[in-house]
Amino acid sequence: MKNVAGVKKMGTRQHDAETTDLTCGIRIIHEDTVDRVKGDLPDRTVTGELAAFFKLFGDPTRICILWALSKAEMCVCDLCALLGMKQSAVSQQLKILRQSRIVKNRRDGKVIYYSLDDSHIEGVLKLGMNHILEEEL
Amino acid sequence: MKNVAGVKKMGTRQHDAETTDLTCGIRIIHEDTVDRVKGDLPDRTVTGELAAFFKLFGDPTRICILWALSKAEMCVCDLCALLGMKQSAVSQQLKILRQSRIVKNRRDGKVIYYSLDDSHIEGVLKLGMNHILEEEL
DNA sequence: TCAATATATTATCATTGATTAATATGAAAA
DNA sequence: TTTTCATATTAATCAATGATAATATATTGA
Repeated sequence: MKNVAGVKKMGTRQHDAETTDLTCGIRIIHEDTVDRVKGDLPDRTVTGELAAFFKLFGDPTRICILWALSKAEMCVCDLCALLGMKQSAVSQQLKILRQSRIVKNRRDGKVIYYSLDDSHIEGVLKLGMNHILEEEL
Repeated sequence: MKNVAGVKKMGTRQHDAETTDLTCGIRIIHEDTVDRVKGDLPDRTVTGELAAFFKLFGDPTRICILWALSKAEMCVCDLCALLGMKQSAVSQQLKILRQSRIVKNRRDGKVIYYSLDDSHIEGVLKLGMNHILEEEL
């Protein structure tokens, strides 16, 4: 005998609110908590954008690029030299960062200089660094 | 005629320091800048850990989980209901977060409750959210 | 105009990552 | 002790990602 949607179980159970969610077919133990948190949870679009934003920092190469640009404006080939990577690889990552509007560039003749284009980037890097350093303890 | 390593080009060029890096075989235009920034750049290990840390935030499901846990301690099936996802999917992500020590859990009978295990997590989420919101303008 | 050079782009390949279904574990209730 | 239930784990699948090589674009100088 299954406990179908909407049917509450009787008994000495300490958790009162208990239902089955049709979405994922699983028992909800704390319906009140779920409802409350669901109200606080940002829109799907927003959480997606948040994830996309952090994904930018989720690659060692991009971390190095962003860190470097937080220290100085640099051109592509200098970044290649700094990172010891192929030019196309660096350009790829710069493209991603550019499209996400967290770096910008300017042209001076043949050379294209990159720099940070967002005030939050350094803060994010530093916050992450704090985490890493405290983790070492 | 190629400009081999160590041979500097003469002329009216405004950039003085110019060499070729053996690592990636590319011309370095601003050697001084590269050297200076290289000194500031964290260790490979650290940048890798930083990227790994941010990668945790680089998935919408994990963002939602972390956001939810910043609002309340929750059990797995409640998270499933909240996110409308399969239990194994949620457990998978919880495992990742657990192994990275940014969430912790406690057992109460059959139910396992999860909560944040790092003081920085909320700060990171909020910083990211600020970025998203300002971007909307 | 032609050659050199800095950067961008494209196609490809190997790797990683997220979700699902199926199964296992472990605790409590019957 | 047997069943139920919450969660964990495993394996399979499919999509996304990052590096490379090759090629294209664009700017400068001869």
